[in-house]
Amino acid sequence: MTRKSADAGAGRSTIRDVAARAGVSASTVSRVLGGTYPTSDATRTRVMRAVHELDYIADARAKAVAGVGTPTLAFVLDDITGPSFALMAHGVEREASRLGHLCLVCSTDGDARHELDFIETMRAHRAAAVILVGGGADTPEYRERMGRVADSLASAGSRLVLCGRPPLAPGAPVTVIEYDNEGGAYALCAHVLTQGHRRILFLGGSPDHSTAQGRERGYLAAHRDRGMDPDPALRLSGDFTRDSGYRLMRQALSQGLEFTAVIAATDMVAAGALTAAHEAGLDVPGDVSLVGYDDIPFARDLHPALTTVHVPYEELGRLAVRTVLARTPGAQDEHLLLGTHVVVRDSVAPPANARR
Amino acid sequence: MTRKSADAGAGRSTIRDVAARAGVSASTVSRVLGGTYPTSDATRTRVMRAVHELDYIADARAKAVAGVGTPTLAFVLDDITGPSFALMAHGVEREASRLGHLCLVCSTDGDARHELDFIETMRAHRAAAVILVGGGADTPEYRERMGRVADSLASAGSRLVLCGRPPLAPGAPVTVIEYDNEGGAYALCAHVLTQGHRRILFLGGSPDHSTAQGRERGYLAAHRDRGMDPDPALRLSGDFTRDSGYRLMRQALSQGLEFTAVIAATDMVAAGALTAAHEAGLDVPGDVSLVGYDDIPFARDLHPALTTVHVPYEELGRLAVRTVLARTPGAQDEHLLLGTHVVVRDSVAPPANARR
DNA sequence: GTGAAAGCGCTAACAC
DNA sequence: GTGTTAGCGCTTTCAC
Repeated sequence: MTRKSADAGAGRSTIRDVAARAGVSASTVSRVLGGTYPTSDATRTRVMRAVHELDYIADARAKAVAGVGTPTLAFVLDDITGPSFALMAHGVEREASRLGHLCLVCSTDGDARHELDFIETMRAHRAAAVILVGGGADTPEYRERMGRVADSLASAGSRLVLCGRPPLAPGAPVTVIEYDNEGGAYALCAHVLTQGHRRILFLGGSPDHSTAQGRERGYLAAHRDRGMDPDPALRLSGDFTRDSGYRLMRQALSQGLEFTAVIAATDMVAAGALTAAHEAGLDVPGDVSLVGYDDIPFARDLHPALTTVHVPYEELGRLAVRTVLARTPGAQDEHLLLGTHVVVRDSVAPPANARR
Repeated sequence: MTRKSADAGAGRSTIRDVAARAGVSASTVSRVLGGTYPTSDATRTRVMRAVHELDYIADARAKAVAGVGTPTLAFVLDDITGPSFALMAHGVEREASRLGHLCLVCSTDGDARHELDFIETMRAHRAAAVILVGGGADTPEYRERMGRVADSLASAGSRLVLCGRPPLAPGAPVTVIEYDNEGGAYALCAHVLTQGHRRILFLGGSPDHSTAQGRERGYLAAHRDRGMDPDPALRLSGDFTRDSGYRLMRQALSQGLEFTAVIAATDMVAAGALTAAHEAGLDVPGDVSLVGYDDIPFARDLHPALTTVHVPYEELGRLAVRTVLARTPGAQDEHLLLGTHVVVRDSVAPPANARR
């Protein structure tokens, strides 16, 4: 019973083990398993029996090297824990799976270095595409580095996809699936202004984060198009977490900042801000109006239900995958821009002075 | 200039292309890239120049076949969109990355067939471990199938990990990292009972879902240990979404079910239930008390802030990875059980009649 | 139909 | 130090 190769149950067996046990050659095993070549019923039966007895399954990595691997797709995000990231990730994963691709993930916690390393690893794995999910830093150096990464990926037959992030320099080999970040913020802010508010606090994210910037631009533009110039003291920055919203709102309140409405950069931020307002004894929207951004499922359950802007996050993820996988190598660079819309609920009212 | 192999920028280049360009053999390239063997400065320089010019990076799949690949870890979950799933996923991903492993994901949307297929694919990829994240079906057939999968994985040198899911049959080769699901529900229900409530509505999940079952068992046990037998009409089942909570609560209210408190199987369910209660003009906790389960970040921002049970989800994910990767092949089967605790906030008060 | 042999891209043991 | 050769596990010509 002393054999070189493994018996059932003892370690991974190879195609040669199966061949030996079935009394055929490795090529024959490959053929019956592949199912693309004709094989006699008798051998097929014997081979399959050996396969089952050994619980054999072909090594996917070896198949990949031989040129018949399962295609793989990678996606990178800041932190899967954020509801909007999770929605996009879900869209990506579902669509990739539907199209027969495996999904590799990496969360970076905002560390650009880590992000770059991962992309390089994905290039080594010959991933069909690398999808950057959600906004990111938007400094010139960052864009430039990403441009190089995109080239590098492209020349290896892969492709960089920006999902929910603005394009790089024109001509860079990237596929971008964005939503109208600024437009949504513009409409949202316009809605608040229309109610009569004039001093609107903006609870933003990190100053060099593309999403934060886009939303702030919308806030600014909505004011300027109405001939207003919002007080810079009214723009606070933090990050996109619930805790940031809570902290910023408390700070604004304790500093005695004057405002009648607040625009939070995300629904999570709005949630924290709302709690801070409640704790300060403020009624929303009676004493202060509040809006968010993202329309996460929870937004309806805040009290008052949050007015916010809806972003088709899951669709964004799906589209990113579908677009890049449908791409014909030499094709034009894709750039899709999905629309957003504000969903009005109960967290905005005219300012108190206007009601008196 | 007509050469068989690719020049810079044209498709993926191999180690042989680099070797040719540097005027050395492939092994030498391998050696300077590996950095484990001594090489002369001159050749190293030339090789590295060729590597950069070609933007070469070694094929990770080929390395894997040759036995020096990056280890990979797979995780499977129902739907990354659920906050508790996302937390566990984050823990898994962070720890895997810290330990130098790549992460493959798959979401199943509760489809057992899809789950099984994916696990098989992971076996083919020689994943170091396959982590099932979050609860799942808990029928005898399912357990049996999973037992077979666990054996199959084990004999291939991989390992099945259950993270936030109860063990299979004793002796099955699985690593399980659970939390005290039932204990948490018991404590939570005890807390509500202690306030004087006697008719407590339970908004559960799918009847054969392990998590739903555990929580319901806790609810039941807390009653029985006090000599009570809760009215079966008070136990509703749905799923773990916000919408389910909303729907179930509306239904309970419109049916005229009598209860003074509600235990929602998850915080998401509680959020939906809370909104339904508000819409029905009920004050929480004045008219009805409400508690959740999971302690997701949002729980604090509901109004009233939600009393719930805290589960160390992220730690659960981290531990699952750490435990399985630290495992010595012949070792005892691990089974960790993490504690939970109820966090009291503002959503529970004594029943109205007790206050009168 | 089936086996032998070559090849995928890489690493490592063995020469010189 | 560096080239040659064999080998990882698989697929796919090319013969017979």
